[in-house]
Amino acid sequence: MLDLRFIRANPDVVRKTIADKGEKADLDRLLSLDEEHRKLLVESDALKRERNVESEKISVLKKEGGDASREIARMREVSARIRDYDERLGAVRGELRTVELTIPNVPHETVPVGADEDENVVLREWGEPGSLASSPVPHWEIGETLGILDAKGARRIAGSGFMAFVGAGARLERGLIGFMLDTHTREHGYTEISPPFIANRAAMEGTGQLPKLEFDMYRCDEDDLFLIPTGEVPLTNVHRDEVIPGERLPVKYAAYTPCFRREAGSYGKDTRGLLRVHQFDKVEMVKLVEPETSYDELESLTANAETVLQRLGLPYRVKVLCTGDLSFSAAKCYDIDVWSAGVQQWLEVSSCSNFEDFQARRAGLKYQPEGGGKARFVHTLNGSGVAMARTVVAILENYQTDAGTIVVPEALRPYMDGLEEID
RNA sequence: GGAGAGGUGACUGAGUGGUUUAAGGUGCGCGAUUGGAAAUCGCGUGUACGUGAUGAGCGUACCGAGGGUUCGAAUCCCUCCCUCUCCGCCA
Repeated sequence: MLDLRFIRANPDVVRKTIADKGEKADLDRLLSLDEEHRKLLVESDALKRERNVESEKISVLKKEGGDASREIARMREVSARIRDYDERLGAVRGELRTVELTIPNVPHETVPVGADEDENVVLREWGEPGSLASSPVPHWEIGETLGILDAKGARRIAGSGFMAFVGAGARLERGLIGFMLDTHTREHGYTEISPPFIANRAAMEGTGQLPKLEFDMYRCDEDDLFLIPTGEVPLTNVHRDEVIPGERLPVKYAAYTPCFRREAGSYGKDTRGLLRVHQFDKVEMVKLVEPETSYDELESLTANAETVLQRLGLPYRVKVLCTGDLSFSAAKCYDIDVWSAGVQQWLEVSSCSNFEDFQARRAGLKYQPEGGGKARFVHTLNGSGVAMARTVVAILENYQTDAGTIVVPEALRPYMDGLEEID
């Protein structure tokens, strides 16, 4: 959510933002609602003031044993008008808020303007795309052959779009989680959290999943709770509606969580095997930082995710998203794609974003500056470090051998009892 | 699932219809005192919105959320949410 005063003072910036991001938001409607709201507010405040002043007079009159019936009759009328104003104010405020929630965050000045993902800019590449096998087969084939992926079993349990890992496959998944968490907590200074995997409506609104994505999430209607689509939700909401002492910043959390996504309407494209599933594991990083440092923190956050891929020896590239591909809430975002030799595709395994104070304003995330002064909104950042399913895809395809086995990346072996090869 | 208690400012804690413009305390800030500190004393210290010049000031709202009664609600009534305690069930 943007500051309404900012929008009022910079309508041109906001108009350009809406266009650049390809959002449909009616700025003119917002501005006129805002004006109407303020006009009503001034008038109703004046009436309320009158009521307060007169009420005190009535109080004094009564105490002195006087007759206040004339004043009371007059105030009855004033109160009726106030009620009328409050009703109109409520309606205008409701609509104002609805429109306000459709105004996207302003991109950082370094974000390239572009229409869609084709205009994202690749900043750097690491590693050599390739495989140990001369002609690697897709992961779903070798996974089934080796008996480490069981799509059929998962379908029996939950339906299509789910995956079960078996034996060394399950061990690989668990090893990756441990490896990533250890890297971020021991070397990158993050505090590990094991949060709830279910979140309430307020939390979902705090990070911006609601109202937009209500039907992309799995819901528990009975309790109005949602299965989290990303660890960002619990991690960012730990301190919701709280003022954090300045000396505790930066707050850096890392967590393993499963992620649940309905992916409604996405059938048919890139959905084979593990490419797009309704449930996948992820290690997520979240930072709450002072505004002045947030862009430096974005760079280090991205570097933290890259470290994981480098240690695993997986070739990747880092892109900066153009305005048209940038999400609603983000001011700047780097995507990290890993190369997978079997499906011959770049697969997104991490998205590292700076939301500036856009999320913080919604979620009520403030900090008390150390030197004193008013509490300020923190800047929030998050990034995957990294998503498991597609990382597994890349390992199964890039580390595949002509003998039909999978070599375990060295960094992972300590997490798999020293296992060197899956066969 | 059953029974009970409770939600007040950064924290604690009064307050059951009209000087509460939320007492008192703690914490915090400034000042006095001191060689310096502790203690003590004085003053100040919430958020949001509006108005105003992004200043001072002024105004309105906010005592879990929403609604109602009333000239007037933290205070009375209704609905909902949350927290805690005990019991039951349970990994």
